[in-house]
Amino acid sequence: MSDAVVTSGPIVLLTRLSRLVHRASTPELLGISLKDLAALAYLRDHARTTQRALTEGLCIDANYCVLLLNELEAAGLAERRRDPADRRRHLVTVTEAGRLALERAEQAQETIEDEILAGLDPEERDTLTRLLARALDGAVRRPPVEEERAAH
Amino acid sequence: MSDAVVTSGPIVLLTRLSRLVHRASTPELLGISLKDLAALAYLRDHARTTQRALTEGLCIDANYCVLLLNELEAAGLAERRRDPADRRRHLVTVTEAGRLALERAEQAQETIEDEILAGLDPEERDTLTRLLARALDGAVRRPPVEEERAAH
DNA sequence: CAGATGTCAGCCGCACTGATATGA
DNA sequence: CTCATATCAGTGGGGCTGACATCT
Repeated sequence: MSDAVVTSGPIVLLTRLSRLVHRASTPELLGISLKDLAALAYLRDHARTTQRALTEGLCIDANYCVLLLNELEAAGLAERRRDPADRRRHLVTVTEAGRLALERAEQAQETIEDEILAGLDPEERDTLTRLLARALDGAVRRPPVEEERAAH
Repeated sequence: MSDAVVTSGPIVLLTRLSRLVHRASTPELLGISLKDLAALAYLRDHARTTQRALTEGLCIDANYCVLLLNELEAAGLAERRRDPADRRRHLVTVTEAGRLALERAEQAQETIEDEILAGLDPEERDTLTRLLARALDGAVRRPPVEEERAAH
């Protein structure tokens, strides 16, 4: 299991690997951008999401979420509809075209995944994925902290 | 070990976590920027590096590396010196001020790490770190691929 | 001459802040 | 009135491409 000397902490390593991922995930290979892929995948797995939920689920800025959806909607990959129960909200769904684009993108992404995770065997990749998922789960439940005793 | 349903692949999860990391790693907390921290840490662990090696080690763009070092040098945290053996090269080293800033930053980073990895126990964090290191090791040795049979 | 290394200018996409509109 | 949700304009830094200088 070990081998490969660890000289840096997880944060530094994570950002490095993230750069490689972004560099490799070109729209030319995926058909769509990586952020679009992530958004569509989330929408597919969480039917009738609000934009607020999307914001938290994707760990993106709330304002940026608007721009992202503008783009997806303009491309015909997703749709916003007013929530009749609370007219402030939008319920977001993937279109059929979005589902199709997502399928293609995810298939292309497997190639990139193989490239990026070439150093890990299938079991290790699975472990990595689970650890990332649990870290995210733990980090998202815990708000940003900000100023300890600022509010009120 | 399991729990927390995995709905997405490692790439998507990695980019999400990376966003949280960047959002949390403010210069206000670290004293320096996250990229400066990463660069200084690399320089400390690899004495007399060339900029080319820095570029690959940090997984950053070669041109951006120049700007990064301009900034570090202007701040007095690192130094470039011509390699007498090959006058094209620069040998890069951390200054004492750089070492000090790095120490403080790494200490502050531990707090952020606890925040981001709150969902993982110490052993799991260690596993995550090792897996990231091995993935990086495997990915860096394998050049970007580009166009399979393009060249010549 | 070709090849390697480093520098700089220009550009673009991501993500943040702040101000505003609408509805509960 | 307040709070929540969503929108948009403006801004800034990260990271890319391309042209160029210097040295082997």
